[in-house]
Parts: sequence; C-alpha cells; structure tokens
Amino acid sequence: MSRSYNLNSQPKAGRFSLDYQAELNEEQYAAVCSKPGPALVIAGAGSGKTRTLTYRVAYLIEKGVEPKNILLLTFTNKASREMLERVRELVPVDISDLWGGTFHSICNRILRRHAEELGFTSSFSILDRDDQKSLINSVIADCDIDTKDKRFPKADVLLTIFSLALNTGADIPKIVDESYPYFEDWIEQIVEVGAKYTKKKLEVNSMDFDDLLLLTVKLLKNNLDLRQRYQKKFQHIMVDEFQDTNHVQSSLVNYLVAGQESIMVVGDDAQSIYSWRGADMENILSFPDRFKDAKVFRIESNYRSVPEILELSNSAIKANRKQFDKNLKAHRTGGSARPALVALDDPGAQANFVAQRVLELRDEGVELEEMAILYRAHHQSLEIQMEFTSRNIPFQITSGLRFFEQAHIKDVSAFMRFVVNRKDEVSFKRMILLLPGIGNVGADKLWRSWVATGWHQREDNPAKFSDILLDFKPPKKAQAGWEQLCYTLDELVNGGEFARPSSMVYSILEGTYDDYIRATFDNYEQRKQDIQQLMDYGEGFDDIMEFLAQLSLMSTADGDPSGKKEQPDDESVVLSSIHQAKGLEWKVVFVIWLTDGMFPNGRILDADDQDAMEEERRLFYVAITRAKDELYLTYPMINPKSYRGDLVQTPSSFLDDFPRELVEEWNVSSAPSWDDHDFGDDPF
DNA sequence: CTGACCCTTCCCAAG
DNA sequence: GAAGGGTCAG
Repeated sequence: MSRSYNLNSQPKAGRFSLDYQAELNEEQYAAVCSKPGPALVIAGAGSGKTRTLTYRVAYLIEKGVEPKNILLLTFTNKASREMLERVRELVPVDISDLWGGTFHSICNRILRRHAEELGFTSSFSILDRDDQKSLINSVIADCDIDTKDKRFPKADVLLTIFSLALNTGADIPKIVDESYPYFEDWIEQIVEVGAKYTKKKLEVNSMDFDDLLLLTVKLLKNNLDLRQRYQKKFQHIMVDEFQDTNHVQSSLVNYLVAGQESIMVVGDDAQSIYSWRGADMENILSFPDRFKDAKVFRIESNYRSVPEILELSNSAIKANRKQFDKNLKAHRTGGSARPALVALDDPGAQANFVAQRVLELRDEGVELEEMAILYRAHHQSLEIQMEFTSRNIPFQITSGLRFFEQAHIKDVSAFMRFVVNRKDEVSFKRMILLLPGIGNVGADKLWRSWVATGWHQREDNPAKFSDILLDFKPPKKAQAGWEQLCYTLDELVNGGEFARPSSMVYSILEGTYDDYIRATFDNYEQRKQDIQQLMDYGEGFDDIMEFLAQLSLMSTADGDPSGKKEQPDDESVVLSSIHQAKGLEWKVVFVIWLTDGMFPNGRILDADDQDAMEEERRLFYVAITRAKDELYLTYPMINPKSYRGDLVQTPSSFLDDFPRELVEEWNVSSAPSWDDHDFGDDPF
C-alpha cells in the first residue's frame, strides 16, 4: 500500500491542516515539532503526555515519514489502542502498518518471524504464570532435589527470582543473596533448576513473558544483519512510560535505535511504580548521558485537575527525596471544594459511604463512568463489590485474574495450543488431565507415547489425529473419554488444515468440554457464556496462531475479549487497582483503604526500606492525580477481619505528608441512621 | 494411581 | 478466607 500519502508527493507542513501552535501549549509544541534526534520528554501527571505523543506521530507523518517506519512502544494494549486511534483521527493516512503496541506484543511480532533462528518454531506457545509453574515443577521433579530436611523454594518463588534476575540483568546468586538470603544454601540447585527450566522451554517450544523480551534482545544482539534491518525500518521510535522500563526493555530500545536515528521517550519519574518487576528509574534519569545530543523537554502544565487536587498532589509527593524537582502548574481555575478526607468506622461503613456518595453524585449529574474507586490491592475491593451489587450500582472491575487465565478458558485453549504447537507438553497434559481416570502419571505416559511417534516435531499436520492417538493405551477408565477427545482433535485439523479459531472453540465445547464443565463447576452457565464469548472473539481472526498469541498477551485491563459485554448506554463505575489505573482519569476518584498496612503495604512498612516506601508514595501520587474534579480519601478505623490482628487501624502515613488544611475532613462516623444521612450541610 | 479431603499457607502490584 | 499442597483411602 503506498497509500494516500503519495497524493501529495511534496510533504509540507500544514498539509493536514493541523494547527500545532493552536492545539498545543508552548511546552508541548516544542517537543512535538522538535527536530529529529534523541529527545527526553519529562511530562508531569495530566500534562497531556498522550496528546504530545500522538501529535508527534502526526507531525512526523506530515513531514513525510512513512507509518511503517515508526515504532510506538507502550505499556498497555489500551494505551496503544487509544494512541493509534487518536493518530487516525488526526491524519488522513492509512497507518495500519505503523508498529504500535506493548513491548511484549511487538516482541511477539518480531519473534514469530524469526523464531527458527533461536531454535523455536514460529508456532511457539506463550506461557502464563500457571503454565510456568507446571513446567518448573516438572523440572524440579527431574532434578532430584532432597526437599525433606530443608525447605526448597516453591515454583512461585523460583519464578520470581528468575524473572528478577533477567529483568535487572543480575545473575541468580546475586538476587538470592540480596533478596532471598534464607535460600543461600540452595543457590546451586536454584541455578540448576533455572538452567533446566530454560532448556525445557526450548524443548516444548514455549516462551514465557520474559522470554519474549529477552529472546528478542538476543536475536538482535547476535544477528547483525537482522538488527540493521530493523534499525533501518524503525527510523522513529517512541516510548511511552519510559520511567517504567527495565533493563531488558532498555537494551531492546538501544539495539533498535541506530546511530543517528530518532528516539523520543516520554515519562514522569514521579510515576515510576514498577520497580518490583525490574523497572529502573536510571533508564530515564541517565537518558541524557546515554544519548549525547538528547534534548530535554519539560511539560509541567496540568490540564486535568482542579487546583485543590493538584496542590494536594504536589504536596504529597514532596516527601520523596529521589525525584526531579518539579511543580505542576494548574491550568484549570479553582472554585470547587478541597479533597475530602473521610474516616469511617469499618470496611462496611467505608463501602456504604462510597456507594452512597456515588449515588448522590449521579443524582447531581455525574455519570457513573466518570467515577472510579481505586485501591492498592485487588482484595480491598471486596466490600465495595458487595455493597454495589446489593444497591444495584453497575460497576466494571479489572480483577487480578486475566480473562485468559481463568481455568475454563485455559482448558479450551489447551486443545488449540496443542494442535498448533505439538511440542507443547503443558497443554497436552492439561487437555488430557480433564479426562476422568487420568492423573499426573497417566498423563506423563501418554505424553511419552506421543513423543515416541515423532509427530511432535514434524512440520506437517497429521491428516487425522485419531489415526495416531487411538493406538495409545490410556487407563481403562479413561478409554471412552480418550476416544471422544481424539475425534474432537480431528475436527480442529481437517485434512492437515487448521479450522477457523471460532469453529475450533465450538468443536471443543460441543465435543468434550461441555460435559466436563457441567459436571465440574457449579457455575456452569457462567463458564459456558465465557467460552461463547471466546468463540465470538475468535470470529475476528482467521489465523489460529495470531488468535492464541492475542489471548495470551491480553491484559486484565483490556477486559473480556468480546468487548460487547457492556452496552454503550450501560454506564458503570470503575473499580481498579492503582497500577492498572495509570494513565487514566476520571471526574471523581475515591481512594480507599488508606491505612498503614493496607496502603502503604504492610510488608513495605515492616521492611523499613526507604526506596520501597518512596515508590509506595509515588503510587499514592498516581492515585490522587487521576482525579479531575473531586477526590475522596477514605479509611476504616477498625478492621475486624484483619488476619494480622491489628484490629485498630492507623491512618495511612501518607496522610501526614501534607498539611491538613489542604483537605476537608468529613465527620461521618457511626451515625446509627447512616442510610438516611444527608449531606446537605456538607461543603459539596 | 487417582481423587477427595484436610491442613497449611499466604494475601502487593502486571504483560 | 481461599487456594494450593500433602496425605490417605479406595
């Protein structure tokens, strides 16, 4: 497609009638229209970061840069979708071959093309945490480690260690030494398990999330020709949320940026909240050192929040030592009330208050989707969910579990993953473990039979899976189910050709899985509905590999895949963790559970780690800067269900970081007739 | 060998 | 307060 862009063969400013000077402020304009070359944009919360990036893309295209030469890296699918959408609105040019997406999805795209170079095939599976765990457990079993007298770290802990090592660029002993000194005695075995785990992943043609990044870096590092091709392709690279990049992501960017080419990174050090997955603020702080001619742009006008909220934010973050000094200037004018600080009796009262206030605000004309409830940890939303449900307040929640990670979705996917990647031991076993009479041992035997046929590493598909699999000897009890399963697999691959994704899901459900969920789960209907949604989502795909990759890469924040669950007129309040709320904004924000131990998190308080505490404070900063018009900070004074035993809660120490006159303290404690309470006398 | 049941453990955030 | 892990009967 050499597209409409060529209609005007002489690219000229103003061609799209975009008036950059009118639509951007001075600071944004300087960044958007800067000359090619390395650039660092320090953009405070609510300063129009997204706007700056999207206009920059538009500007480049207007200057004659072809979309296919642009790479736009983001942290969430949502952010990438939104930005591309906005660029489309700005420029009358087909941008479908602009590469935009999360680090993981871009890496996935690159790796699908060159997987063979690394010993994988292009149909490799992507492992989620659960898959990783089963794989690593099989590795531990192979390692002959005596866990009797001394406790060996569990799969979860091992994975965290491996991931941290990889994402920070340190080696495993160093991580154990620094963060897990009590496993000192096991270092040798941990390293061994790590090495075998890596080997195993290659063997079963599967990559975990870290591999997607790491192997892309490896590919570019080892293959000069390929590296130069991608460098030439991506003449302009833009990275959003750069403060949250880790070591691997940073080297990836470095490999992609060729000497003179243009890179623009955007970020805000005050919003760095991902150090626990290896994010290193040094990446943004030292950017000017690594790119010698880097221009630094600062965008400090805040368009989002009323001055009262902004003043509180500025004040709250000041307690941190490690930060670029900055003071966001309010662009909006005042007139509204100060943020509310609300002490409640207990979690139930807190939920009651939030629900009550939400309803009142809706009566005042604020739409539900303009309100959000934010919290430190997912489980803190429990009472709110119950209260909203009982009051019929519609809400949407980004839970901890991704759509794809739900057991029934993974079960169905296992069938598809196996036919696509026939080395995928994890999926094969998951699939056959569903049959009654097959346990770990039986599954392993059948897997060995499969490997013995050699079909796992053949390039072509068998015309019929049943021709091969029916010869196997499953346990007697499982025989009937086994046969049924073989015929289901035949439907997924007709004469060597993959069926369409949606019809695969259909075959699996009708062929075997429906019986299983009916018998296994009490919420059969719900689960069946989810699978039907999966089917609908599959309609949008022709290629099964792309479908599976998309499922794995989809995050919780992207919601369920059908995208049609919420009708447009069905507005709802958002319940979200603060991490997932990053980059978003609402008119009204409630930050709940502001007690020591809940937020800041208890472990961090106990550990007395200054850096961790500062990150926690940045998280608080992110939370309150989401609010445009109204902000409510709430906390329960008593937590009867505290398993730590601290019945009486201490208000969050973050609340001491700012002068009390910046908030309005609401007194709503134990009014017996709370439900009838009327806010008529309150300042709102 | 499988699967049910009881007990311990862990409750921080995500692509 | 749930979920994964270990134990033991069938």
